[in-house]
Amino acid sequence: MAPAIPEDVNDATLHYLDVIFRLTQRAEAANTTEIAARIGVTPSGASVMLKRLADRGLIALTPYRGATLTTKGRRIALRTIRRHRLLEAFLYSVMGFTWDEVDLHAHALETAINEAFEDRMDALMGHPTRCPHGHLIPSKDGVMPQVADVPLVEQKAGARGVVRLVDTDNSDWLRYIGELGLMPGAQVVIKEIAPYGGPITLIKDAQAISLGRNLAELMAIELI
Amino acid sequence: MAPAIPEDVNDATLHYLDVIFRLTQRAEAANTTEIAARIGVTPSGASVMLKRLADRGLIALTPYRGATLTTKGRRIALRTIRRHRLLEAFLYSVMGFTWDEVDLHAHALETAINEAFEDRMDALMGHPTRCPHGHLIPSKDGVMPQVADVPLVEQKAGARGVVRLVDTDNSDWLRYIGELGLMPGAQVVIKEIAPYGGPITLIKDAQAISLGRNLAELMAIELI
DNA sequence: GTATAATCTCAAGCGCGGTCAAATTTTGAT
DNA sequence: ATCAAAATTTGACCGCGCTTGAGATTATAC
Repeated sequence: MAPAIPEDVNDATLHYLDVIFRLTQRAEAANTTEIAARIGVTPSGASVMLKRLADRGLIALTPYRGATLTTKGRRIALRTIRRHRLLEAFLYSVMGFTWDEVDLHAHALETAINEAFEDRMDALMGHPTRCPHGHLIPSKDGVMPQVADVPLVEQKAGARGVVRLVDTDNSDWLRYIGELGLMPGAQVVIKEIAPYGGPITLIKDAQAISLGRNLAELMAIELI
Repeated sequence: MAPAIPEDVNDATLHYLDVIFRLTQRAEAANTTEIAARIGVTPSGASVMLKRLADRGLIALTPYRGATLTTKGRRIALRTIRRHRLLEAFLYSVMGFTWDEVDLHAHALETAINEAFEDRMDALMGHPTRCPHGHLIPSKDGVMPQVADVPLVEQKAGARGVVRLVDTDNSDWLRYIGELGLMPGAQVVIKEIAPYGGPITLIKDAQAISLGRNLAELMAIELI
């Protein structure tokens, strides 16, 4: 069984680890200014906090270079992410919130719930593997499910697939994408991908949908 | 519409106001030591905090005499109590927790949810007026529903009624009372009330149930 | 009415997570 | 290679909610 999050890990720590996890998904290391911006504090404040996290062995910190999660920190971050995404799924499917609302509520709740609550949500929903946006929900022992998602913008015209992921928490974008009917589960065919950062045209239910590059880059599909 | 809880009221403040509200339900004023015990801090710490609450106009504080809620403090306390009890009802009826578990979870969540979450729970359950233990849920503008509950131990043998309230958060007691089938909604007839603090004997489903005075004193019924 | 016990407040200090301003290191343009 | 700009860290400080220990106040016993 997965070790529980130690009780002595407080809200702020979880928040920092969560942000660092997300930032290190694409980049090498998470830089101080970016972390500070996401948390909503000054870079100086973040710098001090990062040092504390490093002292506690939760992150590896190279001064002036950025931070990476240690195994310990990663385990805790994954648990927080699991809770966040389970909460999003719960808020959406059980409580009826819309997919552009769930991130905010989940963020407020993720440090307030305990393991029993987490397990109860998980069981109530039949152990879901994705949140409403399509993000993967790690298992209790920190393993991500295997999937066949591919970035929408890297496909070729004529490709056919199912929307699986819309990788943003921006409410406005989510609402717009929802209005277009491009939520996870939607079947689409790629009609055209304009060059030089141009829009992507999709066919859904015999309707053509034109999507700007910035939004299209958020999406991943599963080819069929 | 009821004014929302000002955002600048933090967790600790809500906790103190909640405790003071409960303590002033039966007694005149809430004394420092009792408050400190319920919060889980030293009396000195509570004393300092009470002074701060008084400075903020949330409680009326007479040194060495105790604290009472002001109108402002009462409004905030009632909102917290509403959230706590709505959460208990939600955790019980929607999430399937047992009635001895809900208090703990509700306490952890009550300062994490916002008004939208509160409203959503309320709507999902069809605007309940009681938590699983039978405590009344105040309306958004701080009004308690009117009910006809009477204390069980003040009735006479032969009285017939429905259990409406079990006034405790003690898990062990709640589990025991649940095993006896005396949860709110149970129909009972009072067979005998032994004098001098003796047990109360109830008839439920043609079965006699003997209940110690201390537990019986927690219960209220509605006569039929 | 006074001694003593119980209760409460005050003063000093602490850990946490912040702020701002100044010093330092890294980066990138020329 | 130099130098200005950007990023980062450091140092001094703050507010909050707590602790401990001491002193002040109130209640109780006799």
